[in-house]
Amino acid sequence: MRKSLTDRIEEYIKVLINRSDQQQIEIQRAELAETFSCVPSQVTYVLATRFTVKHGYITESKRGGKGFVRITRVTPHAGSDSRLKADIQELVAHLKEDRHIGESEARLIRQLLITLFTELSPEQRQLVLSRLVKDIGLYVGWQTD
Amino acid sequence: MRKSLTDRIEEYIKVLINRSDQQQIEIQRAELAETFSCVPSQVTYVLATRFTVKHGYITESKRGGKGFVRITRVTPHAGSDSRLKADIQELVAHLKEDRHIGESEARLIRQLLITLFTELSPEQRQLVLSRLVKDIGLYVGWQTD
DNA sequence: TATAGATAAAGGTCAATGATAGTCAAAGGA
DNA sequence: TCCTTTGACTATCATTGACCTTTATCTATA
Repeated sequence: MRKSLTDRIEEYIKVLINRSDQQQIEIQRAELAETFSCVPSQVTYVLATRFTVKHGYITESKRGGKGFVRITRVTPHAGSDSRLKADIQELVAHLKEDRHIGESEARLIRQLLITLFTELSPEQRQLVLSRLVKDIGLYVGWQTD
Repeated sequence: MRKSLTDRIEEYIKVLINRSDQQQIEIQRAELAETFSCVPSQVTYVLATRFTVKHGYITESKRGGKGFVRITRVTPHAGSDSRLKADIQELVAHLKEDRHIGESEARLIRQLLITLFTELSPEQRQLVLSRLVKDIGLYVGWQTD
């Protein structure tokens, strides 16, 4: 996919948040716009379309001297983990039935999926997924680059 | 039979998908139309008549600047597999909601899980799983021997 | 010294424009 | 008749810039 300016700014912000501890960064709107050689309102647009609560982010700001834009990634709320775990239980149960997978492999799969999706950070997860692409690709002939 | 424009565009798209690594391509509607010297809506027509879910394809698109049309071939599978796929769809949908995973990562995860559980042989699957144990173990400190 | 008003330094809003893709109905052709 | 082809019109997403609002700081004056 050809990346738009909006896409690139979005990525950039996410990298900054990933690097931060506290899942939070503060930027100067004008400065970020300068970095990407665009108008400041472009940044506002990116925030409005890619960093909403629905996307899992909260943005706050202050105008005037010493102003800033603060972007915080909110961690998924507690109850959600149990739903994912239930999904995984279900998936593995069906795997056992349909694909004749034994209990020990089933246990392993359960553990792997739970760890992958509920314990790893987004960055770690992406690293693991990209290696998984390579590994699986070996068998199904995907071209990885 | 004399090939219609629609036939030729269909063929062309299928060649592109065959060459692609992940059974998926992204095109610019206008550009493809240009290639075949026809109106853009002709491309829409081809997609609507030859690349439906029934034919084994999923199409997605985005309008506006840097827009695209994405065409994915989904491999058809026997009865019980559809239950696993439904499980995977559900799991990924919940992941998107709860863990704020974007569409592109979601697609990757779906593809990986489907391949891992419905396309690989038991032996291949076990090899991949053992690699996965190692990879994830790196991050969570599992002792692998 | 206290403070009101001026000025500077942020960020916000919104409408216009550009860049894509989608819809639909009419016309064409085998 | 049924499928294909075309094009005018529509919908959506991205980008820009003029104008607005808020906050901090400076300055003149009682």
